[in-house]
Amino acid sequence: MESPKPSTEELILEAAQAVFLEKGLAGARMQEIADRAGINKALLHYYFRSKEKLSELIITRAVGALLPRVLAVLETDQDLFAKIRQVAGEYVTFVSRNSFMPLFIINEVNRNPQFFLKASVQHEKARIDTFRRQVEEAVAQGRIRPISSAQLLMNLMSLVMFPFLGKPIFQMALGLSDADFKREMESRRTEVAEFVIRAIQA
Amino acid sequence: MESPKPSTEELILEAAQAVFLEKGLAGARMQEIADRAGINKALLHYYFRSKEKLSELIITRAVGALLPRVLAVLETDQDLFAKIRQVAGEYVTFVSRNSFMPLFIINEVNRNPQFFLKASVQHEKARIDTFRRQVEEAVAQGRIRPISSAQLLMNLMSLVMFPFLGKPIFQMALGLSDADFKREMESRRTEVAEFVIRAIQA
DNA sequence: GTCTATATTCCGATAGAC
DNA sequence: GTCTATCGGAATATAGAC
Repeated sequence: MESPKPSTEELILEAAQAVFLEKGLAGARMQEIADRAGINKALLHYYFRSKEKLSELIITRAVGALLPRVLAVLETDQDLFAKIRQVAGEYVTFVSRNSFMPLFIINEVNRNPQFFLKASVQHEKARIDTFRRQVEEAVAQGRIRPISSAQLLMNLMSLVMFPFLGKPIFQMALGLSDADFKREMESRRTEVAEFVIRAIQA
Repeated sequence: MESPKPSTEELILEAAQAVFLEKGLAGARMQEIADRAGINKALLHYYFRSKEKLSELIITRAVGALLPRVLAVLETDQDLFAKIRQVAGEYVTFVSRNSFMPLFIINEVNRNPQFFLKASVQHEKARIDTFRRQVEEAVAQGRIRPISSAQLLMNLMSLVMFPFLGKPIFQMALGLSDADFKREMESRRTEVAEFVIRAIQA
């Protein structure tokens, strides 16, 4: 056993994350968070003064959980193609267990863009630049076809992230059950990388 | 001149669309819609009984404006590569003038997926199937590399749609001003198609 | 059709007992 | 720390005059 009975604070944070991610910031209700945590509203405000403060915590947690996971791979000293293969795998694995997170983050980032200009995220820029230089080098050496590093990065991120955001659309459009969709995502874990590599290899 | 003075109803719908798309369903305020339409709340309820009913209208309008635009290309009798080239162009052009729409639709579709199972969208499935058969034929004839039509469709849609959703992230990560970003999107209008085509051509 | 004024509901936040 | 009860404001919705 490894359940050292979660503290009330942890219960709240877990409940808050679930509700904020499902309903969005504006749609989330303090009452529902309290209910899911098994406490009442008053206690919620005792721990975290306001909905505003609580939501800031959750946003920071969510961004901190998702972005570094995708970006960490970018600055390792691996071969370019190996990196591309690993990013897809990492991301798909993580999102399969946190299905609401991509949409939540995309929303918050769009509604409050300057939140990104500071703090932890700025630090990630170094990792990105490492990757971009690697791409530009490969292009200069003729190892891959000419492509701007910005465009390649956008392509890779798009292929990895979007299918989870558009899940209901794709399920409808392609006639996929939940199980079918899961299978398609599984196969994307490798197919995305191969798709990108074929597009860029000289 | 071609401004036959918009009716109050049109003014409301236009204002409602703007507010809902910017703030999201839960975040939108009837007061703000009334203000932007140049009327008051009471009149809003006179035309559309409730926020609920008004929002349903806006959702239907938005979905009807965006999805057919992307899908229309899929069932023409064009060459496969030509279709791919055209989808990217169509979409980028439209979204440039309706920048909040993709995020809004993605949100609504995720919060209320069964909204899609009925009505107009079901009809689009024929177009999609036309495209899928065309892909499968090309694979069978060895004209393109083996790829499932589902994966190819996801890839194309992802590359076309996601950069607009992730705009703030990309601007931060790549150090792009608004003008820079616009330029990158312009060049994607052709680059996305070439990227996809290189990835699949035999 | 359009307005002002008001009712009603909902929700975040606080007071105060235990 | 945790609860019950309640306040105060905000947002949706309606009443009723013009």
